[in-house]
Amino acid sequence: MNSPHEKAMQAILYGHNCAKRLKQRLEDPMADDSSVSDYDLATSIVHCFSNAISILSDSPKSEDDQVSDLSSMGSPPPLPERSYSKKRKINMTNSIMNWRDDSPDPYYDGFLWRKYGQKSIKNTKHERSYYRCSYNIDHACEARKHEQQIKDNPPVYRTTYFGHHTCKINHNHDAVFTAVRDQVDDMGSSRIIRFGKELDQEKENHSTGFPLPVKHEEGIIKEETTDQYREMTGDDVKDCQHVMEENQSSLSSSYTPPSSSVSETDVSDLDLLLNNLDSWDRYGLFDFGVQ
DNA sequence: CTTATTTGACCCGG
DNA sequence: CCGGGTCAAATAAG
Repeated sequence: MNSPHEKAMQAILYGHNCAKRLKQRLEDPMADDSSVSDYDLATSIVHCFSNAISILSDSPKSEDDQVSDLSSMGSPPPLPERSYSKKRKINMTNSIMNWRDDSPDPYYDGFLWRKYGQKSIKNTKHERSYYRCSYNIDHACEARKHEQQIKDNPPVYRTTYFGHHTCKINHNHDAVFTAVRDQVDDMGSSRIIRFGKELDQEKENHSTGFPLPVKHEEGIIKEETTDQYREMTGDDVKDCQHVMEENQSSLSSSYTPPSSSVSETDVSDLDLLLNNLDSWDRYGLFDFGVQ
């Protein structure tokens, strides 16, 4: 069986492969004739990383300590009107913050979320939005996230994740993974993973029926600055490339990525990468608060 | 119609 | 009591 680290590594490798394949496709659309759409690939990338993050952030815990201790509450008081009894237990006290992400724009993380609240937070000018996994009911998935704009000259949105996904929304991801693995298994490796956001395509290729991102709106995106930001991203310009560096040294323990030699075939991407890293650094990105 | 979001009330820990 | 998180009725969207 696989250790959590191995699983996470696998997920990352898949994501890496997907990313490479997508990149290749963008460079040479003709080369790849598979039936997997760009959208599927992008979705898989995000999904892989989400899985990996989820696995890694949970693995330090000895067991799968879900927050569900609904049973431990003894006898619920008889409330005729509203029974608030149960869900209340599931909050910060029990659920750990898995990880946090600051990004210039709330992005599609591959999961389908349902908004259940919005609150203004003291000493902040923007409201915080509360989301839970849309499969909360179907699969008793208790993943939740909070999202809030924490800065707005360059808009920065902080998304904080709680719990982890127990739902199986893999749908056809498996198919995608397999296809990807078959094709990209031994491409030269690069350390740079780049993927854009706004993986829209709601209209065109929706072939596989992936869950679509929640529409957030009103609350947050109303800011003028944000608005114009949106405008820019409006059509084909896939703005805001989210860039991250696959940092091998950060994966602290025993395993090491197989390939350490890097093919820097994409110098053009490096420019972009450096630019973005610069600004992302300022935001203190990818602050994994795992402990 | 069904399903998702909005929004004020409510809960609860500090 | 306050602040943050959640519920659920009302509303909007599809």
